Amino acid sequence: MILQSQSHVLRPLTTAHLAQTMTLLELNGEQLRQKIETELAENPALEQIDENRCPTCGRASAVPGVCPLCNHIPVQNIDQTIVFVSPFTDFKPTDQVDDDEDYTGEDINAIPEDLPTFILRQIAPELAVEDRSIAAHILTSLDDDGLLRIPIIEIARYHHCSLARVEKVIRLIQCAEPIGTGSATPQEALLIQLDVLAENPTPAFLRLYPLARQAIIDDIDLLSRRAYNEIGRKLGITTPEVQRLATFISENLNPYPARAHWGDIHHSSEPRHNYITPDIIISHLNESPDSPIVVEILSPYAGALRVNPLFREALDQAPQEKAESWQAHLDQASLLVKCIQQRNNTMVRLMQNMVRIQREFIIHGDAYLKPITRAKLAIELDVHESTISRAVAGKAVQLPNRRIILLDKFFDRSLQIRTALRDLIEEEIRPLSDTDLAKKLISMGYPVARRTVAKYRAMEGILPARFRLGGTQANQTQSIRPELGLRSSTRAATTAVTGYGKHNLPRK
DNA sequence: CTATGGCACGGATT
DNA sequence: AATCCGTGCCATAG
Repeated sequence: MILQSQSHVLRPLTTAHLAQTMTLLELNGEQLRQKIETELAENPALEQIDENRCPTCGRASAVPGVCPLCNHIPVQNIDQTIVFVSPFTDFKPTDQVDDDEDYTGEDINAIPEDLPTFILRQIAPELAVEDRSIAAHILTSLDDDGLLRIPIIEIARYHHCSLARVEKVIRLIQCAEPIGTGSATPQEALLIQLDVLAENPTPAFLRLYPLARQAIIDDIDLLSRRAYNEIGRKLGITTPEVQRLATFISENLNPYPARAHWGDIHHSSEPRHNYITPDIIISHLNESPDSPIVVEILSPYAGALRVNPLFREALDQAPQEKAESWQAHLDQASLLVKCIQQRNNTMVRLMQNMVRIQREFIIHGDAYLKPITRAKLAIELDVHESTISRAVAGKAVQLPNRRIILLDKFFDRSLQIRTALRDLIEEEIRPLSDTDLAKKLISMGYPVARRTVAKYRAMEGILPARFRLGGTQANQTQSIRPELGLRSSTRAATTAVTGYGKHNLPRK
């Protein structure tokens, strides 16, 4: 980011300064944007300079030397990593608000209430004005999972309109991010998502598509119980193929659209929304896996921020009675600029280290996450640990594989073991008991107690051994067990509909 | 008797 | 100081 250096007018460090720095660090992109917006509106001393979009590189690929403008970006190249704060952002300026009063960029922490607005904004262009109230009605009737549990006909009756019209609106909503919202059942949501994926098919996908579709329509309950053998029989494919199918489904589809993540979920700390905008984007240069990693820290406002030089000059000729308040404005503005600068600096340093430490994780996935604590990182960065906490809190990162995760996840102590556990169970021939699993994990170098394995299993949404149907030779077991599976669902109600919607363990 | 989930305690983390 | 997390012990289901 390009910030005018105003240090010569800056007052010495004050508690106000420290307080503001910390507060800013805590804010995520959306919140910071609001903050800056109000600040800009209220403080005449603060000025936003418009920067043109980089003509050649757009933004993320703004690597030094590629285009002249990008030379301004503070870029640090730490071996294979490039970290920078992007002056170009995808945040839309708010002037294109085409909608009712209610959008001013809400606090992103206001969780489910945020979803309706989010979707409304997406569909607004295609939505007929007279259908708005219907859309609003639907969106506010969604449950926590993003499903529409009330009968459509009720909505139609309420608005005195045809069912078809309501359905049309619903279809619009379903196609908006997060896809599938507004479906009546998880099953329907899955189908919608599948069909949306079908618009952009890969060869592998085409192969799976008909099977996945049929499996979801006919055997949703079997899927949820992971009764792979039975599904295999009905679909006429082998059990391993069903496994692959199930993996595909759980990685790409989400039965509860409003709940978090695509891809692997299984994470008690993130049953949150996924429609948050990332604050940081990590990608490979040119999308090619061999290139250096580019870490882009998004600035939530276009261009750069600085203290208005005209305002500064004007201060000299300020009328007596105004002088004081003008000076206050000036101070406030330069303080803000300075603090934002500091925030960016911290974020850059943080991400540099993060990427250095977790490179394997970023590239290769969950299994490679190194357990690291905020405290350790704080020592390396030579900052107070609370600084790390603040910087990490509530921010989201987009990984090269397009998945959006919370920055918190980088500090997950057990993720590595959990994925090891998942793999173990994935490959098991016959269901292994928790004790067996614990032994295996220990021999692999993960010291865990049996009790802990059980907890991890639960977190991953994996059924207890006796309800798992192992590989092929478990067939006999399976034929005796179908109802057991059912009964288990009452007891182990923790298992989500498709087994991968995640649940918080009852914790106290 | 064995496998698992619940509760609760203590140490680590934030 | 407040929370989170791994574990041990115990009750219960199979």
